[in-house]
Amino acid sequence: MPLQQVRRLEYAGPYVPKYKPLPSTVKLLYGTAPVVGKLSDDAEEAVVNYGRLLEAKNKHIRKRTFNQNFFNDFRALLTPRQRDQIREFRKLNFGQITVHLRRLKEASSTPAEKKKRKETNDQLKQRHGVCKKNGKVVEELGVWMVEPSGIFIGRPDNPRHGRIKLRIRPSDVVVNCSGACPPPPWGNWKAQIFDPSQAWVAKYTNNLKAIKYIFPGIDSSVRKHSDVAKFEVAQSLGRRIAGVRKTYEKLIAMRLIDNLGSPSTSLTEIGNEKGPDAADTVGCTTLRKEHISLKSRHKVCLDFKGKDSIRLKKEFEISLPVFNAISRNIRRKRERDQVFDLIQAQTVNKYLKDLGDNYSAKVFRTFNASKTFDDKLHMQKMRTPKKKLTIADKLFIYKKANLAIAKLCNHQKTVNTKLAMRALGGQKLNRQKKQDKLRILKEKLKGKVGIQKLLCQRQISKLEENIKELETRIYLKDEGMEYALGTSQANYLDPRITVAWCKRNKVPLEKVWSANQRKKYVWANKATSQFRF
DNA sequence: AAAAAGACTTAGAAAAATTTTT
DNA sequence: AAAAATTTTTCTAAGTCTTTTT
Repeated sequence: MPLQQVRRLEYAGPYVPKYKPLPSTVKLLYGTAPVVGKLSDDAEEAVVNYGRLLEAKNKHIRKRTFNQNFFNDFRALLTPRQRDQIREFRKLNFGQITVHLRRLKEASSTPAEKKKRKETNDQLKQRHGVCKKNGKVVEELGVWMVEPSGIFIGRPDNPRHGRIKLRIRPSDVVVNCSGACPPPPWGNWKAQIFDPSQAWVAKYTNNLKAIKYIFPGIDSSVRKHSDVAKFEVAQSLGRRIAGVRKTYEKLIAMRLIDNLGSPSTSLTEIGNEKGPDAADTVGCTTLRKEHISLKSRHKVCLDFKGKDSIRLKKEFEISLPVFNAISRNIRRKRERDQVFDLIQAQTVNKYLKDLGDNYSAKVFRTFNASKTFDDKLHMQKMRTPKKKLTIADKLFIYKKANLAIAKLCNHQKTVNTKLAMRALGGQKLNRQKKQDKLRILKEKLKGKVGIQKLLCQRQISKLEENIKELETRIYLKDEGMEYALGTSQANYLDPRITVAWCKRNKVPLEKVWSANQRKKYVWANKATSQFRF
């Protein structure tokens, strides 16, 4: 499916909102005194953003470095006289600001105001949230507005949290489209280019040096195209995996990736080098001695923080050559030394490129996840001798397989344990109640005939289906409440596996995919029930 | 050759929408 | 009808991998 060449691309540019200053009566105080002179817009906005966090009781405002970072950035936005006055963070008095914010929120939370806001946003989205290719194909974009100003929060342990993200102005934005693209009245674009070889339609760099892009939406032609390509490469790896494994015998890092990526265990990321202004997380090639402990000649334990500071602590089965390679590599090293000090992510990827077909380290994740999922769904027995499986029975099987992949890839989510345990208790109670009700219904059925009997039977099967659904939820909570199933669905599982499974089992797609997922994966609909990854 | 910049994918948290329970 | 629970969508940080610059 070749991608159509884009000769014309019409786009209105992103919506870049203008700052609305606070009323002159609302002031930041320092202690009990007003701040000397007027705060600049950036400084005022930073204070308002901090006030929002205060109002929301955001937990970060209690952290030292968060406040220190905020304060440093804030002082840089002040005039010399203000800087002279404002020397201690804890003397900043946000009282008037938070009261003002509370009033604003109250005023804007009436149904009428909400409706009005939604209407204006929808209008802006219609204008700024789409692009038109070659004069006819209209595609939705990922977002219609540049990111608002705010305070950088980031993942746990990010040393930059609390830093001020300044407002994006039209002059920060480069648009990538052909034809007229007038900037907003309060500024000019940094530039307008037209390069149809790039997918992005707009980009800007914020004051924290992060490059932000606006891309076509998840269901656009470009994104679909690269999704198809991704799974094709992963399938190709699957076809050649035996030969590939043979070839990389010499490269121990590759052995590690593959061993840890084997279907029975979890998957490690490659590990690019990072600067000191990021959290201390590692991947395969940046793993340190302190993260690894050899348990026996066939067992190793890893304990480290990966992407998003998510911890992985797990034992892996390894082969003797891998054991030997690792133990040789860590023998004379200090705890903080890298296990693979001689190679980087690029070294591994360069090597993989030579093996062919656009291979890179991440293909192993895609391949392993999809392959395991496909195998699991084919392993499951779809019928019991007694009776045919219902939709709910089948969905239970599907979700179980999905959970296994989430565990395999270590896709986590934080749970409020207290709340979750309470909900779980409730569900179990609920299940008991429904089972009791079912028993009573079944008793009643015995005395019934004709249409009454039919009605009662229908009630029973509906209740049974209901109980099975509950059971699925209970299982997912019991066995993995801290795992997120959506991440593998969105990134690693070839959608054709799901389409084929649904066709084989006569389960409607909307039972397993949300509206957005169905939109994203229309290209997979052509897969037959026979499809194997 | 190494470092930095650029482009694009992947990720969990939070917000919003929807469904279920009370 | 309200509240609670659950699911879906949105948001943007944090990765991967490629390209450009030094």
